[in-house]
Amino acid sequence: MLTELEGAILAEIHNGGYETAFQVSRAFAQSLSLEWKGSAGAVYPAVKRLRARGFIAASAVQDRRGARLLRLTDEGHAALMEWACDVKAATSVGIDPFRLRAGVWTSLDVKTRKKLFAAMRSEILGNLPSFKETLESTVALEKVRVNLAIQVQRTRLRTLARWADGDIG
Amino acid sequence: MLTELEGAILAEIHNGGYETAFQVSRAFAQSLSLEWKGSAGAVYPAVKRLRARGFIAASAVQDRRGARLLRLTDEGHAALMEWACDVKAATSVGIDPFRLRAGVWTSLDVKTRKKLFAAMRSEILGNLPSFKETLESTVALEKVRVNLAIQVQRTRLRTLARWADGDIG
DNA sequence: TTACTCATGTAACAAGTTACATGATTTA
DNA sequence: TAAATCATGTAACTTGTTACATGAGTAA
Repeated sequence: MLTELEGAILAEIHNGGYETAFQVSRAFAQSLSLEWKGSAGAVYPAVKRLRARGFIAASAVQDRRGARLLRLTDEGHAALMEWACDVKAATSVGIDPFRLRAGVWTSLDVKTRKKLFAAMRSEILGNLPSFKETLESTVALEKVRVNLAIQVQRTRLRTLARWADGDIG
Repeated sequence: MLTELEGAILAEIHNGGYETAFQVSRAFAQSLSLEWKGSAGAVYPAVKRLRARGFIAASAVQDRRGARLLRLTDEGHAALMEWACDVKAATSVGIDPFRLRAGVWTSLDVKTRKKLFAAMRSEILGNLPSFKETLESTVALEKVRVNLAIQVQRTRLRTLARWADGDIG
């Protein structure tokens, strides 16, 4: 079994080919579609675990910086596929901060609620362009994820529009 | 600042009125739309933290079980509202296991991919009825969340349908 | 040479997980 | 009375966070 972060790390290496742990970490930090901070304190230990389990092999690069290029072993590839194709995990609802908060919004008075919905609408609309930019300058794996993230945001906009006049529900 | 679990706990108490920590924990464990396990090892320490910060007050019940009914203080109510109306937090994309895995599916061969998509479709269709049941037997807060969860699943079904013939993207 | 980026990693901390301990109350 | 449920909580563990330390290479 892999954690979500471990799966994402294997996916990143699988996708990017030879990468250093640093590059994996940076990819997470820069991704708009991932909620991970890509903190060194998470990525390096996770990479270490994955190496210990034989899922990642590392080859030293020819400089004195001590950089190590990572690649998937056959076992690592198999583990990635098992993780990615886990039907129950893939279809579980996940942790959605919008959904988690939405229930509370029912107890807001109409004026406050309308103001909040307008603010969220602006925020989403303001961020969509950067998602679309990413779409043009990235590879297949991330492109699919960004497209899904855009879909999520559009669905939220529609939900907010539906709630704007009248009751939530 | 509240963690997502702390926010969810305050929301549950706000919604359910007087509840014990045990009931809060069970509500999480039973919820279809939450990813929390509602484990005692998370809920009890979180309740303790929230009491220490003055967000929750507890009143002992008249039995020897030591049950304590929880309710929000004014500060707790304010903290809940601040958490629920945090625009940036509410509109962030969250951790979606479907999206996280979707990128990897691009590298699957067509046959495997089709089989996987069919399996996910069945899984989602199989679970939707229990979501709809919950919808009829629950209160406003959870109802809104379940509705959003259903929406997520329907969007996934449409995405899978779109991907079924031809390329992902 | 100064500052930034690349690169690895650890330390202290936060907050979740499972599994267990303890005991009261209710129900079969 | 035996089993299930209600109720609180802790202990060991996992895995994330921020912040820091260290040093090599690169560009102003």
